[in-house]
Amino acid sequence: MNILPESFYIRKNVTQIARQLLGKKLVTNTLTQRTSGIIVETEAYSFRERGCHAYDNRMTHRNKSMFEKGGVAYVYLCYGIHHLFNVVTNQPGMADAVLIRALEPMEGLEWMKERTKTNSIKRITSGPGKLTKALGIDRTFNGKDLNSSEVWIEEGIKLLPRQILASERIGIDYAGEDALLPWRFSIKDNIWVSK
DNA sequence: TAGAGGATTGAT
DNA sequence: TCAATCCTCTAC
Repeated sequence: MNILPESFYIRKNVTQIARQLLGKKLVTNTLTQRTSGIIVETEAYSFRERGCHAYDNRMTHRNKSMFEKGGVAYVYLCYGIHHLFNVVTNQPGMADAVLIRALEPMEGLEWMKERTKTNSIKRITSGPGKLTKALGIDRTFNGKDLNSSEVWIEEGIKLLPRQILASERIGIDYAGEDALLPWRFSIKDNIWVSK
């Protein structure tokens, strides 16, 4: 086990961090049960662009953990149904974050099935709202340090640059031309990437 | 304090 | 294509 240090998160280039998170392993450890998966899809968000909740340094009750130091979680409820998990990056006051959009399941498959009430692991973590449910992530994780006993990210698999795909982010039409930024990153040909 | 809408998902 | 579902944010 090799947990990513705080210095990995406290950097300015959020798209570089989003790329480098591909292949890393996200782990949750709740109720003494461990579940984990390899990150296969991410999206970068920055206070400098319109797709971000913290655009133009707008701080609200919901997004204030984005303004904390890199290396904590930003979790919020989307559409009243799904929890979305982000990794906060950059220095305090610089509200950047990386949304984790899909995982390839590794440990705790039985627990994932129980949490999501399904019998098949097919596509069980291939979407931002689904992976949080499978890993037991909810808003109590908001603001948590990514080096706590309940959630962390560790080294996973090595990737070659040509295995990484960049494309437009999903579901942010309201962001105008910022919606066209190629800030979504995924592992090429990985079946766990969201549809 | 009311009203609109969302970084999604799964069923039709 | 559409509903589920509820919290957040904005405007009044």
